[in-house]
Amino acid sequence: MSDAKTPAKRSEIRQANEALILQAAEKVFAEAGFGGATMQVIADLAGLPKANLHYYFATKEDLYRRVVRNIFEIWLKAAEAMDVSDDPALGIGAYIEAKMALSRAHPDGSKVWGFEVMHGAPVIQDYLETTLRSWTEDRIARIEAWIAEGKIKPISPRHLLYMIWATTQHYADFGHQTATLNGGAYGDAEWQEATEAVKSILLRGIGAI
Amino acid sequence: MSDAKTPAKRSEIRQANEALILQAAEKVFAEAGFGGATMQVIADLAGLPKANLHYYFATKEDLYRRVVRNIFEIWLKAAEAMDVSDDPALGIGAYIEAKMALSRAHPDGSKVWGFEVMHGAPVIQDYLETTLRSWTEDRIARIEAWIAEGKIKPISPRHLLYMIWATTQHYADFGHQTATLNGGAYGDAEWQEATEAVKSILLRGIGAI
DNA sequence: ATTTATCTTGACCGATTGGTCAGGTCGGGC
DNA sequence: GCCCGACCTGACCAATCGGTCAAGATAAAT
Repeated sequence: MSDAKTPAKRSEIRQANEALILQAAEKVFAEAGFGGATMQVIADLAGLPKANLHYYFATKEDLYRRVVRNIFEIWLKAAEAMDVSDDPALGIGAYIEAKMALSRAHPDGSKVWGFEVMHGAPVIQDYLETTLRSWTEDRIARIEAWIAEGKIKPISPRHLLYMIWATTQHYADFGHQTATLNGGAYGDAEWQEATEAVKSILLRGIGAI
Repeated sequence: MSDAKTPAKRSEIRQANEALILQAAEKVFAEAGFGGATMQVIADLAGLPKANLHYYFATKEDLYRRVVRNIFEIWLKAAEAMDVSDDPALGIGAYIEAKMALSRAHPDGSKVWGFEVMHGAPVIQDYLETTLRSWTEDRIARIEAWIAEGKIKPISPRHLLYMIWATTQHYADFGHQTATLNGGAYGDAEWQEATEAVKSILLRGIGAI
């Protein structure tokens, strides 16, 4: 077995175990929410005794906090895709593609984010008010510039962003529903098809194509 | 006080109390999810002793089931708005308006639906496979007819529906996020603005305007 | 080899949970 | 006026939860 216990330098143990626990926690929190998740289930999934979880993460809330913040950072990094081009069709198109790829790669993370926000965002409220808010206003200004240049129609930049978030995250958060209506989980072709469909409607909707 | 105990005919007591409990349960389930909600909190919000809840609803799961099914029925009824016109701009526009109005009127219901689907839809899986599936296929056929008649562009009807669901429900499920970015909860004007923005982009996106 | 700090873990605890139940109250049919 | 079934509820229970702890194992520093 490739995952048999290797010698493991002391300094790597913490990093490896924290990653293992965070991965298990993300899945369990996504499936059951904060209240429905139990430390025991997370421990079992990680293959560690429960007491060991509390050695690395003091409380269930600390563990949850780390999971949510991890997701937020991945989220933000992908947002840079919008800056690849001065052409709105390319820039916004790249952002939609990046978000769709993230929904496929990290569906559990997207769900935990959903749980958190639905719950009133007790953990990441400060991030919403600072980081996300300034990011959003920057992009709104950028889109408004495109409108002023006549590159796209005079739509509402704010609600365009919300539509991109809503739509792309829908394929992660409501993946069970789309899979059921599809008769099975999405494959490569279906993800590609969904991405193109979303891009097509949104880009035409703002007059970028 | 208008909500003081009225004589209350025997037959109405059950109906009134069930409604009271369901209303409280919807809010608590929306705020905490199934696992995070407690019967005690629901009872307190309903102003009834906990044991009384178990008189009307045998288990927490039964109560949750009723809440989810109530939402699903409201959901389906509003879906008829799409049939108001043979003109795609009017039909789809009316559907978007109806869904946005529902997001505003029943944000808690929308959240409980979100929790349920994210959780793998254990309670309404059969509804997804039967009722929602056939409804979806009917609308896809209708949209395909519009495409065949040249009334709209040849977009993917299925993903258009997903985009409508995702976007409209986003304003309920992620209402805390949009409110935070907005600097406060949405008022009449802001809901109107959001509805118009969504309609504008989606209808132009499919070539209906 | 001994020390030291990190890591591991079974056993345990107080608190909370969903659910039960016996013993009430109360309204309406007779 | 009496009685039956619907309605109400405080007290209680077994199960499970997050979290603790003390004792042991292990790897690096001396």
